[in-house]
Amino acid sequence: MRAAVCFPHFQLPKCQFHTLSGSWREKIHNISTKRSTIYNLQGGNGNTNSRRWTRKSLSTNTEGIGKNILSRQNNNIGQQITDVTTFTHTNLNTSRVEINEFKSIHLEEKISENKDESKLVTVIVFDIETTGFSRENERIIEIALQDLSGGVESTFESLVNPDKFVPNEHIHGISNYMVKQPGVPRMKDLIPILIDYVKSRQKPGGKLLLIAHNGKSFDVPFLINEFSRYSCEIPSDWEFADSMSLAREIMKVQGSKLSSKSLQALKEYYGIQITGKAHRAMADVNVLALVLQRMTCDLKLTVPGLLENYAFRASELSNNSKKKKSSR
DNA sequence: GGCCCTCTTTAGGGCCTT
Repeated sequence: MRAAVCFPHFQLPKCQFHTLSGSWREKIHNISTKRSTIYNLQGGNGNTNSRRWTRKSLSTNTEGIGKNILSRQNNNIGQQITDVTTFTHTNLNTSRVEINEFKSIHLEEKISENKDESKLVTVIVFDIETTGFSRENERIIEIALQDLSGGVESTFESLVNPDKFVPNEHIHGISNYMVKQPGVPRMKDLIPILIDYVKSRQKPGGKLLLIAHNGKSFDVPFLINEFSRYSCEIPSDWEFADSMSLAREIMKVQGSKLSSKSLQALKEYYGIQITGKAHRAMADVNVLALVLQRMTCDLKLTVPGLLENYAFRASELSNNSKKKKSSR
């Protein structure tokens, strides 16, 4: 049984305006001055204990992308304002005054609740590149994250030394030479840095929502395996969502116009033009960030709605996996 | 491997991720 996307109609336009588009607007505001955080190990001769972590901030030329987002965003906000107006008029024209007064109060409360909740949610889009599909036998060789709130150091990316041969350079362009460079960390060194980075983006008392495309089947289980390989666990307050679930909803809502739920198909469907090699982690993250914006707008989906209807925790996947293994 | 769909649920096949 699929979890239905259920949003009371009266919540949709205003909540979206106050939550998601607010987030995107902030991103747009900051994107032209976006700085990336790239981690590297410095110094030492192969002994990680003698080396130290440094953070390099890089200015990113995203002016064109920013303009692109801004243009689309203005259209979306305009549509949302129209929707709100339509809703309001519809209700004012009914004769059941008492019910409308109740709805009005309820609506304001809901908007306020959603606005407050959204402000406390850090939405991070992420992607990994690996040496292959098997989480048991393959390894992560690149990871990238982007906090959709924007701001300084809103992105994080790093190559990862997998300590094994990289057989699929033709897919992502990441070679053995690249991951074997002295400054490229191994996963066991990167995990605490990654946890610290995500924590640094979390608002006081706020929630974390990490989103990846096909994340439920691929990225999150892969991360779980990599963490457990070094006796670490995904922090229990990390919540995840799989953007492919939204793509399925888009396919159902909008019929055959979206022919596939792949990231590439979504990119083409929304006419997103970003230069950069596909299947590099940050390039895919940039695409997903924009695709996610469009999908949530199309589905009139708020951040609280994302959390309520699509979020899952790593422990749920771990438990499911254990149950299935034990039942075999 | 997980999810979804269907010619289904006591199953099988296709899609998506690198």
